Amino acid sequence: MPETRVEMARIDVSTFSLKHTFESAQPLTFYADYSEASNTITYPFKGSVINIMHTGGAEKGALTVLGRDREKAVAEVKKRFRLDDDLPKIYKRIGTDLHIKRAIASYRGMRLTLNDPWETTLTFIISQFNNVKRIRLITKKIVERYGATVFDSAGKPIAKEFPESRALAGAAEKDLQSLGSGFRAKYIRDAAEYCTNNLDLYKLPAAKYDKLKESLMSINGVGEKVADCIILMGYGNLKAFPIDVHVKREMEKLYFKGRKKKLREIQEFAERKWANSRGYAQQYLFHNARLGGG
DNA sequence: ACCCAGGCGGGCG
DNA sequence: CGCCCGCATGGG
Repeated sequence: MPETRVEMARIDVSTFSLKHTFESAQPLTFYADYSEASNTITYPFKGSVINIMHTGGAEKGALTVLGRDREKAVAEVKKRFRLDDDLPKIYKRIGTDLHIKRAIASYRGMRLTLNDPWETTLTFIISQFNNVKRIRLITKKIVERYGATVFDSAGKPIAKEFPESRALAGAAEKDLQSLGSGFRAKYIRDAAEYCTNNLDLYKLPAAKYDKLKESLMSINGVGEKVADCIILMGYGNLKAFPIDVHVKREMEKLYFKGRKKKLREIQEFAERKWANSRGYAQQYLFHNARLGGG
């Protein structure tokens, strides 16, 4: 066995909070391990494990990255945490009123993440009619049960990878159900089979919002909201504005005098207000509504 | 005990 | 079309 050692890299970051990002209920955060004490996140990556420690403050700080291959690890971290996003500039664009400015102030440095499309599809199928704690629980169980084992340089198993759709395509519904997925078991199995045999998620262009959404919604168990989550966090298209119960309530309260509004109206309002950066606005509204109590 | 959770598909009017 | 309902499960 070739000797593998762990390489280290350092990346300077500004306007970045690993804590807020981890707590913001995005695909990576459903199965990664995070330590608040050391401000460190650990997750499987291409047959190995990546470990990221964030030091310094939210304005200026640094990431210490441990991985098997220094360059690949750095590229992964930059891509995954969207480090090329100019967050102050995005804040200017979406900080159009006091409500959202307050959310930004509370969670400054929270990043959207860019996740694997299949990973995003599966986790957000699990998310429907569910809560974050249980999404984590179910996702971790599926990774543990169906993911390929990751070994360290001594040949010792240290983690499981996120399972590809192929690994789940043949899964029995009752096995998936026994992991706590409940009525979503059929959706998970159908989606895994469909994305393995009929729809190549890796060939869908991220920029074509309408076409992408139509393709994703052809998956059983994927509707408007889940499709928007996949477009936003699996393809990185900021035109997606997923409206879940929190965002709906929050926007009705903040922008519609507490009146019930249809999804269409909220959708159009967001598009007018935040244009092509609305995906970021959504993440701050969601996080603030979920944790900040509105 | 009751209510809710990052909704969806199916059925009905 | 739009609306309404049931849905598994665990935590508050």
